[in-house]
Amino acid sequence: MEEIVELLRKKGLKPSMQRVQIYDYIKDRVDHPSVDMIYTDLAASIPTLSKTTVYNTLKSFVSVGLAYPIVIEENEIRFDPNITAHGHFKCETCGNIFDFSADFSKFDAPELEGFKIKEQHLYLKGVCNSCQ
Amino acid sequence: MEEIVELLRKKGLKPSMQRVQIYDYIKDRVDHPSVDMIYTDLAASIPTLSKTTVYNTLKSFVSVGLAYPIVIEENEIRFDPNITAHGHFKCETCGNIFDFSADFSKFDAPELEGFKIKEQHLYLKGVCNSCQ
DNA sequence: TTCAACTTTGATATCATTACAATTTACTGC
DNA sequence: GCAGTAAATTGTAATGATATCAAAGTTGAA
Repeated sequence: MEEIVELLRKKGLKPSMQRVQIYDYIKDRVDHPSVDMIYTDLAASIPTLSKTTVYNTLKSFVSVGLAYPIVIEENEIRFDPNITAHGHFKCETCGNIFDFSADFSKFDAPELEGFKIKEQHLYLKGVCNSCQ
Repeated sequence: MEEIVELLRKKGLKPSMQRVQIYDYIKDRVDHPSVDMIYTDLAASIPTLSKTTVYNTLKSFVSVGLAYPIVIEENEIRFDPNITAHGHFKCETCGNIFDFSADFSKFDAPELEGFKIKEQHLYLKGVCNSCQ
């Protein structure tokens, strides 16, 4: 817990109780939780928690590089504590989102000569191994 | 126009006036229009056009493979008449979406062994050439 | 011409996200 | 310790894209 406080401070974020709890919640998740999942799960231990706080907090995490927003389905943003470049696979059957390694350096498209790239997203959809 | 009627028929869609007009509108666009853009532009020539029709039509185009939905910003789906695999670059400054070629075969991640891949999406964000 | 199936329409509902103002919390210098 | 100030949290209400649904319109085959 103390580590998280330090990490937030280092990133320039005041380590409020809510922020520490939210980061602790997402940090070792591999299922890329949505705002709603985070809110619902944490509201049990933080009764006064507001959904707006979850939105604000995630937004600040993203802006300082503590989380990565991923948009796969049209109607929901999910968050990923893994900042390194990688791809996502969404299973249409079970709904789970899987990470996989991806080397983005292979995408030096000639059409993008001179473009400044800030974010790279790669995602696939289909059916996962155990759902077939 | 007659070609579009034939194309829709071949895909199993009844070639209604609205569908023909909407396909004609999107087919040589390179700016990946949203439902709202399509609706606004076509409402001038089809006064009775309903936004629901645009939604329905695009959905059926996607299901028969006449268009591809792309989700880059959280709050809007854009449509692409280009069905072949390629990547998208969204400029944060001017908002334009650029196509670029991409070879998805280079992404044989070992973590996805046995997964069935149906859709592949690659998108980048940043600043385009002319906005720097 | 008639009928059934399909399509279009528009009013309404839904749901994630944002805006905003009020309250609460936490750090600074005294 | 103790205000004072800036930042964070909260809840309610607004926004806006998309979905729902039933009624009205259209089409094509018998």
